[in-house]
Amino acid sequence: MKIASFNVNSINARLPRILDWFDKARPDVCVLQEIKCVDEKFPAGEFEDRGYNVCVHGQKTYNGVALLSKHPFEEPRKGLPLLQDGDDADDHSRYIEAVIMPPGAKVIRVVGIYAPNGNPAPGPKFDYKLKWLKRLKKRVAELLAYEEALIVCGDFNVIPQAEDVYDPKAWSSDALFLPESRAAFRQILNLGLTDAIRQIHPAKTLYTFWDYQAGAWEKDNGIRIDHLLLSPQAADRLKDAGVDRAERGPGKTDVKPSDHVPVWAELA
DNA sequence: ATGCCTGCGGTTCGCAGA
Repeated sequence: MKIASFNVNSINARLPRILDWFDKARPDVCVLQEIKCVDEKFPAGEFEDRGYNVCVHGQKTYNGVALLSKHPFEEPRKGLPLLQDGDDADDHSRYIEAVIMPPGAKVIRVVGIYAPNGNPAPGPKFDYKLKWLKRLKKRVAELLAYEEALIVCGDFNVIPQAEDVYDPKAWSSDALFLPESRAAFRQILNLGLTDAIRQIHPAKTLYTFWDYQAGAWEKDNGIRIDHLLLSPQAADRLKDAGVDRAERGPGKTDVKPSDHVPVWAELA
């Protein structure tokens, strides 16, 4: 079973390219981030025509996530729970979850996330990012208690290690690479998750994002911020994982690429 | 040091992204 994650930076601005990629990559399940549209504007029919069941947690202009699955799914959930009752409501669409039920094959729960960027740091946006990651940690801990196959994937907006950024010094004060962000990410990993990309490619430079500005793609000034994290039961099934780097380059049409590329994991 | 580029909403620019 192939599970992918792709921050598309607007589903509707990028649809022909995204569909081209789906026709090549043919993931069983894919979570999308930054769809930048409300549910009614999501081009569900294009994916249904390709055999996907569609679950959308949209938002006007910003954010928005979706989950596409060739197999039936159960227990869909939209939105990340608050830490405690009485906390301010979170109106950003950044979390989606479902249990994938492939007929005659093993079940897996898929969580798709779009973590807040957090810049500028320090500031309220950075506080929101750290609190959001804390909420994610709590949700993941709850799900891990089931001791079942689980994959938490998406745009974490965290550069885990210096080897995941072309110039660590240049990013040292950025919300994506600050020690607090990396610690929050590490705390989620330390619940017992395996980074699928790093498990398969331990020492490789593998970026998933290149800024549109300053020729970042041409200079390979990239960062690795899109991740696929596996519970022990899922990690035992891991066969392969990768980054579809070519999607950052020119496509068949003149539609511009996203600034992120798809990441994927193949499980038995 | 700052902006570079891109998408969106909605109007000819501001916000957000990372």
